[in-house]
Amino acid sequence: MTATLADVAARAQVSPATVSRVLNGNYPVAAATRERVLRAVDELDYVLNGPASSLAAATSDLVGILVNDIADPFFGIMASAAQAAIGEERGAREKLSVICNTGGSPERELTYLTLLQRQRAAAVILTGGALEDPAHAAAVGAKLARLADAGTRIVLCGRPPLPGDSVRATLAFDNRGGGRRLTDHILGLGHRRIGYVAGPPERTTTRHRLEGHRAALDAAGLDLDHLVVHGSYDRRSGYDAALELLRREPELTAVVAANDTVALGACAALRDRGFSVPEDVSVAGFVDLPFSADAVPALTTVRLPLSEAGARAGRLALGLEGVPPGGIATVHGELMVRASTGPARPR
Amino acid sequence: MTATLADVAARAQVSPATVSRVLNGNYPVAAATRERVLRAVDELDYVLNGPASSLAAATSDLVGILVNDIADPFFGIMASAAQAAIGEERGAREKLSVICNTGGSPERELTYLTLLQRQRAAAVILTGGALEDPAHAAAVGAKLARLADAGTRIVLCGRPPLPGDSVRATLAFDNRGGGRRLTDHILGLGHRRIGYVAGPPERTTTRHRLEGHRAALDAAGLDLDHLVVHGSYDRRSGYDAALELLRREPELTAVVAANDTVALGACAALRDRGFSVPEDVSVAGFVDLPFSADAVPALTTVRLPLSEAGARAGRLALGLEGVPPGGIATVHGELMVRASTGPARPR
DNA sequence: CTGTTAGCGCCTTCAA
DNA sequence: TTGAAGGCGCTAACAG
Repeated sequence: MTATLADVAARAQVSPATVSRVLNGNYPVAAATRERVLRAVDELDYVLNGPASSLAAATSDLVGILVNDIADPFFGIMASAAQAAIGEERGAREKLSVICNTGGSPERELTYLTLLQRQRAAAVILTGGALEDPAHAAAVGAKLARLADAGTRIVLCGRPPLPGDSVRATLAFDNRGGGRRLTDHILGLGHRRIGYVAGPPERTTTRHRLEGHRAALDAAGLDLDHLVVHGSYDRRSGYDAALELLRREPELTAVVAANDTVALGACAALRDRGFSVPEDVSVAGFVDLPFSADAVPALTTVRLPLSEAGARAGRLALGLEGVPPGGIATVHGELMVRASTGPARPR
Repeated sequence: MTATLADVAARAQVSPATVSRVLNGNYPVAAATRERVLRAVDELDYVLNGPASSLAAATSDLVGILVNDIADPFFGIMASAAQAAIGEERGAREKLSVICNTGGSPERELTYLTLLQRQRAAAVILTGGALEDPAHAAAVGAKLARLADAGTRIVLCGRPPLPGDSVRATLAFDNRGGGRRLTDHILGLGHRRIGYVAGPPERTTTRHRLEGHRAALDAAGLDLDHLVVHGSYDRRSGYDAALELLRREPELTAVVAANDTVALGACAALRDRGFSVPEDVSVAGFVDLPFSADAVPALTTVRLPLSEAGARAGRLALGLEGVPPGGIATVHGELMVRASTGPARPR
């Protein structure tokens, strides 16, 4: 059978309490005793019983990272960076950071939060855009409040701030500002018939990026609402949306997409229709995933520092980094002008 | 304070045991009683204490999914599918499936296994290629044996079989066969000066795909070992490797890469050097990630059914699906011939 | 169908 | 610096 702490104690000829102290390193223990205990641990191949430990201590070393779609590198990169930052923390009780993939489903998001609450998680990091459904937002808010009550640290990464004080820290992407600058760039190239491929209507990222786009158009005195198409954040949706935009506006000269994946889908559709990018139609994305710079043509986009944000979220979750003033830090994107956008050339 | 099961029992005027039975649904409980209990649960906003429950039951509902690099969609897609399959299982105790990102580090792999062992995980899924270092392999083997002893189900997905009987089921990708067919295709197009961009030398996937490549060359009576370059599984490494191959063999007419990401990096390097794909140099990848079909030119590659394999691994981990004969199932890849490969044209 | 009774393995005062 | 003892919250026999 699996060795228990008592077994170790017996072998080391000390009390269970002493073994516990050695393992947790929270209390002074004589060097000789510690040696003996560690040897016994080794000999018995002892592994701490997590549940028992968590039960007694009333906390666990689990850190949950919630993502909407782990198959999307946007989340993969953030999660990877967060997990690396958490795994790096040597000393103390080592944290087990785990990624929970909600698949964008509100129910699964709540389920995971409950499961993490059940595990008495030490921290929870919520990444990416939130759902705007009020009922769901309220449910999540209530869940987070309860988690916070129980001592779980809550960090938001790439998600807009939440009212209330259950969230320890928020790293919010400046989606609105990025969207604004991107469309300003397109306008600066002389484009006036600009299509926009938005994400799912109910997500905050979608709305904010679109708001930035609209702000730029407003400033230019344009109203292009009829050239906004919504879809999911995947390649297929970008492909279909581009076709739809061409249907609505055959004279289209530019397509701005809600993210890079969607933008590349749009490029594919344009190519299939015989248009070349950027000669006939300019295309721009958002996020700057690793392959976007390698696409042909290289994609103009707004670079979000996903790794940096993820790592910082990880450190915030561990309390290794000071909370930004007001608990909220805005993370800005950088406009990356590349080959996929060029001067407007009316057809 | 957080409500406990006893609180619920008191409020529902039943014994704690009854509450437990209602919650776990393992024993018959009168409908009326159940109603009362559920109402009390709701009113008190009660959430089961996971550690306590796991301690008493001597098992937890954690399922760990180990991946080498979650920022790589290869792993994201498998993990996502596995997690979806696990999350789908309604009824019984719901499982909390979590993704653990080792970052390719042997130590972190062992750390995660220990942490999962500590949590008394219900199952562990190991995805992707394994390290071939004998010491590490032995350590992992020992860990897995101990996990299996403690009742944890072990499933391998996209990883070669392991000796011993601690592994419940293995889904092994036919990397060798796929590599063989891919290079056969290249040879069939008349190529003879073929470079190969391999992955990290110590990983099984690297070795197997390379063995397939060599087998094809052998059959054609070629020895091209001097045109094999190793690197990591990322875009950058593909870029650098392509340049190195051109240096070693300026007359190169084809590049076969260990995966799609690397292949696209190689394409970028070739483009930057003024070569066009496939007119001057053909390029092929492996895996068939979603963006590979959209690349320009579309990438010839070997399609691995990542989603299917991941989902199956998830079901195997839950015991929802029968173990294949011998515990091992070979998952074959499908050659996808697209625009990035064409007839050899000597320069 | 339901209540009673022991622990599960560890942490943490309290004493020594 | 170390030991003894109680309890964390739940589950699982065993009765009834």
